[in-house]
Amino acid sequence: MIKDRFADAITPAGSSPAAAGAEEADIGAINDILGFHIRLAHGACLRHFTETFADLDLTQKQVSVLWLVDDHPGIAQTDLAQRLRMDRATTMAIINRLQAKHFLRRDRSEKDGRKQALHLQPEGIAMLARAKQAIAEHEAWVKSRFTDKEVRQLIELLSRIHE
Amino acid sequence: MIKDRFADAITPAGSSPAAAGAEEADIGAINDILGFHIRLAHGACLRHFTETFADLDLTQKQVSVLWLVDDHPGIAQTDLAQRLRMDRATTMAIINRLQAKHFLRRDRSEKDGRKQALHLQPEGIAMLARAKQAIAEHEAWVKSRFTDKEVRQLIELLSRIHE
DNA sequence: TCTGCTTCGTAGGCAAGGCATACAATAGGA
DNA sequence: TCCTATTGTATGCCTTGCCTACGAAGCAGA
Repeated sequence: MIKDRFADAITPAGSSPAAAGAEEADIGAINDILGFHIRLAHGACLRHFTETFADLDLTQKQVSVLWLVDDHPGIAQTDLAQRLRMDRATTMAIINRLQAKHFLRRDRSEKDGRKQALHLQPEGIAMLARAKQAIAEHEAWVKSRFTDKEVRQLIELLSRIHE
Repeated sequence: MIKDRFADAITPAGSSPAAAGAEEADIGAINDILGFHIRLAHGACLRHFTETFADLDLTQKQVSVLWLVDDHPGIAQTDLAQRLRMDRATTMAIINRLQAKHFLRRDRSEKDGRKQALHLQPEGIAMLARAKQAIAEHEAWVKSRFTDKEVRQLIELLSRIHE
């Protein structure tokens, strides 16, 4: 399990045959860790997303929330949190920011006094429209390295993790 | 430890008009967004990782750094940052935390006075050994839903994104 | 009806990351 | 030697994630 600790940067650790001469991206056995690749891929996506949305000044989470509120007018914060796998407190913070920008509003639910019904404001609708264009651009960047079949495959595999 | 995030599997009726037909995981067209699935999968991994490493009090990044320093004794912070796709400043913060725990030390590089050569301390070596066991556990959890072939496939696909 | 439990939103706090800027020391090339 | 690039460092800001606690509202049973 524990590798030779005197190994140099060039050492092939026995995990990757290509590591012998290829010094550049040799990160050893960590390359076999699936979670590691998920993190790196996520990081790469996040960076590109942030760049793409720099003008709009929106984060991934914020866009996701706008999108879902648009898809489900009157949705409650708890429901939103469940769909996006977020904490209630975290959801609060995001909704607060979006509300501060007048992208959406909270209405007390008529059916359940505990809930807040969320609705997009005109400014939110306009922003979402712009955001969807940016998302298309971002998605094109991600998908450019895959065939359609591979995209479907990748989504299917990833779904098994988060479902 | 008890989390209320996934408390109920059944969506409360009447929460949204769209919830009527396609109940549970209906998040609309957002389901076709590859980036969305990457984020969710990453989030699920991160949560499980954090749980698994609660006893060790280590984060993903910290483990990655320990691992890489072990694989490449004397590595510089910049090199580390490049391999993990991190900012120099971010790397600093992580190294600082690991140094505060006496897991590693900074030595001025002999070849290049600007660089810091990083080496694990005995405590770091011991911790890494424990961490690798926890990682094996965590990886088993992630991989449990895939065949070996699918794992290789998934890693290959994800690699195209972050390379 | 009253009572106790649950759910939902809210508030405050804390840690970790990510990123930007600025600065000092060192290397290396012109 | 001088100029520039690299490296580490220090600061600060923002977002996310999670925890605890609390009040308001719904709900179910005594």
